[in-house]
Formats: sequence, C-alpha cells, structure tokens
Amino acid sequence: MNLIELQNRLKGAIRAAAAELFEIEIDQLVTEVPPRTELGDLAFPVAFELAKQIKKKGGEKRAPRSIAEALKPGLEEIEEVARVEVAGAGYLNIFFDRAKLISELQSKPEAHQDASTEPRKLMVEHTSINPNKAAHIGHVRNAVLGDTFVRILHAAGNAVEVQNYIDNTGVQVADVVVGFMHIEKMDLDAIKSLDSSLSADVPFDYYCWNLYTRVGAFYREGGIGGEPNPERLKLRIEVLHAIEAGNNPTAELADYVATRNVQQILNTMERLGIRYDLLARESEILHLHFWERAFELMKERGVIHFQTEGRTRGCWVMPFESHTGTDEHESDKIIVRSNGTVTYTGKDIAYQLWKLGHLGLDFYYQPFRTYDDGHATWATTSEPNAKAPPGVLRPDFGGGAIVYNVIDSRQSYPQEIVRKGVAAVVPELGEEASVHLSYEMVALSPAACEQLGIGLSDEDRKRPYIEMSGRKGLGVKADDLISRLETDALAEVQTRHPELAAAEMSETAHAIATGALRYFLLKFTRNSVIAFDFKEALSFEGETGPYCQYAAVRANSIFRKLDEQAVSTRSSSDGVGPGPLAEAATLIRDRKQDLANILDGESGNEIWSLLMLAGRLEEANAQAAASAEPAFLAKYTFNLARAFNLFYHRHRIIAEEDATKRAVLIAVADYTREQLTAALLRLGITVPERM
RNA sequence: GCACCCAUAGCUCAGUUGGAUAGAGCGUCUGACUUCGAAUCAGAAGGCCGCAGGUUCGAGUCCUGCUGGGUGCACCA
Repeated sequence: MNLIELQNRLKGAIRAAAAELFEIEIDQLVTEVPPRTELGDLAFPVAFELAKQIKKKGGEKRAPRSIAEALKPGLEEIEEVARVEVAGAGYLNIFFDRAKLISELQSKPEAHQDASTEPRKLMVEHTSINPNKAAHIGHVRNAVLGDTFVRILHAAGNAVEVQNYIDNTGVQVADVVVGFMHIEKMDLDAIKSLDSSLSADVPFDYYCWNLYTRVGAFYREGGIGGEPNPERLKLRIEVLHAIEAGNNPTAELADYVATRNVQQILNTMERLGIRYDLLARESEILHLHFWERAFELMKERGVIHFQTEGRTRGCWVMPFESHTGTDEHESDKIIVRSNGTVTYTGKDIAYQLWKLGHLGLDFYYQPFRTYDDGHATWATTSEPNAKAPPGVLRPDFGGGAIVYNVIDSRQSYPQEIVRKGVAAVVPELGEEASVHLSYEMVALSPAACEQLGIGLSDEDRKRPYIEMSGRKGLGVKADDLISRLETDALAEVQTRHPELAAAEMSETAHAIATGALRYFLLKFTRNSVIAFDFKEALSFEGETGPYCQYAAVRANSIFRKLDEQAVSTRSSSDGVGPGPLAEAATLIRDRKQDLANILDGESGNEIWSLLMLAGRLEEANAQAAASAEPAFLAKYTFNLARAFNLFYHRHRIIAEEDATKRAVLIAVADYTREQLTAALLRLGITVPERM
C-alpha cells in the first residue's frame, strides 16, 4: 500500500458515490493537500464541481456542503481512513488512520514493473553541443535538464533511450577547421602533436574555444566589428563542402577535431554523472542518405511542393499557414533551396522520422566509449562491418514512441516545423509523438560579466542579463565552474573532517560540487531565464543541493550511531540481534494503541506531516514526468529536506526514552531518508558518507 | 508587422489540470551549538501577485485589452 494506491481507492469511492447518488460521471477528480495537517491528510473539492453539474443537469440547486455530506459515508468505509470531515464551503477532508498507515508504509518496496508492461520506448535527445569547443554553463543546463528528465521517466517505469546529436559536419566545426588550416596553418599531424602537447590548463576543447573566437575576427576586415571579408568567408564554404563530401584530408581533419571535442564534452558530462546511449552523428545522416529518403516520403505524401513562381521559385517548400506572411517574412518554410541543397530543418525532419521508426533506413553502430559498470555509449557509423568488442551487446536503437528533444526555446519555431512535418508525413503518429522540451537560456548577470573581466558598454550594463555567445567566447566554461565548486567544497570538508583520507575528501567534495551545480540548474522552471550569478551558483547554503544532501547525511548518521550502539551492546552477549530498525518495526506492529496516542495531537501532527510528505515522492515524480518539469521534483526534494531538518531539530531520536515513541521517530526518519535519497538520485545527486 | 515567453516580498524565484490565511531562498534584524554535526533551526520585518475590465460559488492561475521586458520569424545551422 502506498499513498497513490490509497488515493486511487478514495477517488474510486467518490466516483462510485457520484454515479449512484447523482448519476454523474466525474472525468477529472482533483485532489489537494490541506494547508495544515490539522485539516486532514487529503482533501477533495469535488462537491463544488458536483453542485455545478447537478444544477446543469436538472436545474436543482444544491449546497456543496450537503453534497459533501452525502459523499462522506462511502469514504469512511475505506480501511485506512480514520474519519472524514466536511469543512469550509464544502471540502471533503480525509484523515488517515495513522497507526495503521505507518506500518503499511514501512512495508515497501514499491515495484513499478507492472506499469511498464507496454513495450513502448521513450526517447530523449539532449546535450547536442556543436563539437567545436568546450561546453559552457548554458550547455550544462540542457544536459542536466535532459539527464534528470530521463531519470524521472525511468523512475516512473518507462524504458528510455538517451541520444546526443553530434553536428560534426556543420558550420561551427567548419569554422574551427578554418582556424586550424588558415590561421594556424596546421595539417592533421600538426594538430595531433599540438593536442598531445597541451597542458591540463588548456585542453583541446579549451584550445578550440579560443581558436573559434579568433576565427570570428578572421572573417572580418580588421577584426570584430569590421566589414565581412568575402575571400576568407569563401574558405568556410570550401571547408564545409569538403567535409560534406568526405574522403579528403580536410574531412579527415574535421573528423579528428569533432571527435576530440566530443570526447572532451563527454568527460565534462561524466563529471556530472551524465551518460548517453547513442551519439547520432550528422555525417551518417548525410552519408547514409537519410535526407533523400525523407525527401521521397515528403514528396509522396504531398507535404512539400515545388515553387514555380514568386520569390521562392525553384525551392521545395512546406506550407505553414499558422504564420502569416509579410513583405519581409515568408509564410512557407523552405526545405530545399533553389540550388538543390537541403536546409537544416529538412535534415532534422529526416532524423526525427528515424527516431520515431518511420524512415525505413537505419544507421550502423560502433561503441564509442565503455564504462566500468558495463554501460556503453555507441556512435553511429556508415561502416557496415563495424565491430564491437566481445561482450558488448548492441541495443536496438531508434523507434521511439515519444521523442523528447531538449532544445532551448529560441528554436521553438524550427521545432514546430519538424513536429508538423513529421506528423504530415506519418499522420498516424500525430504531433504528440514529437515533444520539444524547451527551456530558456542561461545568460550572464552584469555582475558575472565583470567578474569574468568582460568589458560592458553602458547600454549592456542596463540590461537585466547578457546572452552568452560561443562565437564571441563569452561564457562560463563548465569545467571551470565544476572545478571551482570542487575546490570550495574540498576546503569545507577539510576543515570539518580533517580525519578523512584524502581520496574520501575529494570524493565527498565532488559529490557536493555536483549536487550544488545540478540543483542550481534544476531549481528554476524551464521557462525562466537563468541570469547566472557566481555567488548563487557557488553557494552551499539555503535552497541548494548540499542543503538536501546534508539532511540525508544527518539522517544516515543517526542510523550509523544506532548500529554502533547495537553492536557494542551485542558484543557482551551472543553477538546477534534484531537491529534497531527491526526492533522499531516490531514495536510499531505490536503497540497500535500507544502509536495512536503518539501520532495524535499537535506533536503527532508534526511527525505525521513529515511522513505524509515523504510518501508523496511518487506523486511528485509523476507530476514532473507528466509536465516534463524536473524543477517540480527539485522543489519537492528541497521541501522534504527542510521538513526533515525541522524534525531532526525537534527530536532527540537516540535519546528518546519512550520506547514506542523512539520506534516511531526511527521509522519516520528511516522512511524519510530513503525517500530523500531516492529523490536526490533522480536529480542525479548522490549522498556522501559525511560532509 | 506577426508568433511565442515573461512580469508575484529589497534581490532571485516557487505557486500542481482554477481551491482554504499567496510561499521559499538570499539579504536585514533578534535568538539557539553540553548535540543523532550549526552546510542547521526558531522568530521578526517585508505583498493593490504589472495596469484595466470580464468569466464563477471561488482567479496569482482562465478570457479580452493595455503597459513594460525577452526571444524568434534567412534559399544560416
């Protein structure tokens, strides 16, 4: 028995009563948590809705309170319900049988397997950083959002495939290649020897970050702000064509640069506990002719048509009536240019069709990286005979039932076109199969810019935030920030726990740093712009990841102490005993009457409300999954940690003299730490031994 | 010009498909370490929820208009 099951039973009882008494089918039954525990554990404002329905149906006017009274008896029959009160204008407030429920909540675990009997697979694409430079904090928001959402979907019982799209043939990679070839005058061998000679301060992706900003200036006369230099811009086109064609020294060089950056980015993400199943590379979408197939499908189904006149003469366009055209802007979206080349959106439709299992073509695959725990990240390849080491089993990639694309909100227009295009090609899929999991950008606060030594104009200083730009090299690099968090955390650990071994110290510092950064990026809802601020991001106090970790660490230390006590008392006798948790469980099972007294009244309410909050993890998770909003789970986790810290302060658990009360406190603390640890794990945050 | 997003405490943000007295964190002020560790807790102060209408038993939440800010609308990716 968990709270969701209990809630469903209550809903069932209300539905049955409404059907029987008023002949009304309730489609949406709202539940609510009363503002204070004294008002009950669960509330239904259903009588208001029923009053409306009854009036509409028969014209009879009936007071919500009397409707609530009529529904009451059916609810009171349920075993775990102690009593039901009608409150306010007509709320149905449910009070659970606390003594009964506390022992039932103890008997876990809740297996979700029954929910996931359907074979459908969900797919999440996230990170997808252009492989031409190091990751910055904005990229990390994308990755953390995506990774956390994957964990939430998993916890809800879904099969999930994680993809990271690698645009290894695009202009951004081409620009860095131009930098290496035409600014640095390097060939592939020179780049390789440079790569192996780089220091840890400036690894390959950092080097590319700097080079990329120099290319921006290189394209203009006299540097940034100057007129475009057509001769040099032609180099970009040349490189781009060479990369697309493949099988030439430039393409080989580009492949090395892109692959090395992907490796570096994967290293960065590994620091945050983020991994992928598949790296889908644009080079294969190109070379395996995914676009050509999608083009055929789109022509067949009449999704696009050839323009014979007007400004877009010679192009294949997709009509897009929801956007009205103006003099400046076309209402139709060009998919194939008049020179015959395909736009990015066209390629994206092909990729999306493959993801959903409706392209009729597949990639070849090879392992890109394997991890100690047996996990493997695969990459696409155009080599049909790609080999995998023995023992590494290839999963079936693609064919997702629903595809979530984690992409920032600036791309909502192209994403809309992809969604509509795919739905037009495969009508039975519908637009619901493609979900744009959009989020607002991470920008820099003016204060953060100054700390980075970035000069601002007076105009910029007045703005609420300044957009980061890879092109301008304007941004906080992910590895820099993580390292700084680790340094700060390590200093704290060293002063608090000088007795720990060095390895354990740095492990703890790493857990804290990851917790701080992940929580910081998750506490904002997706459509809120994060104006990055160093002070906030580097904080370990207040609403932060470390705060939540600390609550779990404290809870664990209670049980460590309890175990130590148990061991020391046992050593004098036979050396075996039931252990403190089992003892508590026995007391809870046998002393129902004492239990009821302890859980009653003001002090009982306070203990009980923590247990109820801890019991709502799955509910919070389900809501986070349904609304694709990881922040919801982050807020829940923080609130649970906060409630535990309060509980921790009010009760001396180990020193409690009343045996039954002690058992209750132990049971509640144990249940809370389990739920809190599980919640944190879904946010990708681990709980260290000590901190 | 058109589309989408945002506006809630001094600052940064929550506020679940409309529900009971609008909540956190930071900052400010006051207090709590003989402890299961103070990366903590308690208390105080701080709100015409951008403005004006509307819908209804009920609106921070839904609708319309307005104001102010952001983003997008390439034969770029």
